Amino acid sequence: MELGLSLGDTPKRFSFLSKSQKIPGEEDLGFCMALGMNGEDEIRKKETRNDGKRKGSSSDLPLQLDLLPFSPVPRSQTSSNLRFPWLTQNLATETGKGIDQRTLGVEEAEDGAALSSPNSTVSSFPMDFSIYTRGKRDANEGEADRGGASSRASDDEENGMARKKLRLTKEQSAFLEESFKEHNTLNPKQKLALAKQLNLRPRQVEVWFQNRRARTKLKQTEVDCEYLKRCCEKLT
DNA sequence: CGATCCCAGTTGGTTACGTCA
DNA sequence: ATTGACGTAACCAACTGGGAT
Repeated sequence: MELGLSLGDTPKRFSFLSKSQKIPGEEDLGFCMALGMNGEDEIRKKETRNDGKRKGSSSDLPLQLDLLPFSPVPRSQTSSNLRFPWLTQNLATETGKGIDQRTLGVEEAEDGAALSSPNSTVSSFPMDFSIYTRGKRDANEGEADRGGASSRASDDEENGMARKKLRLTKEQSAFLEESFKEHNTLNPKQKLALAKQLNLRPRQVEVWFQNRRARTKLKQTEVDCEYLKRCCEKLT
């Protein structure tokens, strides 16, 4: 079914929308439509995934984005226990083993032992993330805390190195996620504080928030699309 | 008018999984 | 039945370009 929605020109555009982030109990039809792909293909892929070792992995947990059909809701109302629901979840998934390490979003926050209490805030987070700094690239970034858009230029290019792929740790991702739920944009001060606390460059924090907002928006689009689809089905 | 921020779109590295010899 | 190479899909950090402030 065609809805005539302009949701993207290429499948690549939606390539980072995780099927594992689907709404529980919902089908992926909206996603398939958005991709302009054969629904059967997507379902087959999903079944393949579910049959594999990834089954039961943290990546299969639903991403909680507080999405509602057609109504972007301001995140102003945040009580401590509503803000960090995943922190109180007692997820039995074993860290690392059998888990697709690629997915490091909110759903990876099951390693609750590494997190402070649900009431924890940015300023009170006790972890020392310096131990998580990885890679040759990071080793060269003692001056990493230069802030603002001046850090936009590739550090690697400045160092004459090829771009090195880094992956944030579960703890870093969970902490960023926690911060995102409080405020999905950052002022320079918050950015610097977060970067310092997580032992990341401000640019990394900035990029993470940008990508996270993009994922949220895409997820909302998916929900909207599904809602439209159901409306069309009712009309027909 | 330059600096900064954000967004949309893209790139490239990494990982899990299926297939096949 | 097992194993290792290979291809593919998914994920995501990081980048680019452009518009807005």
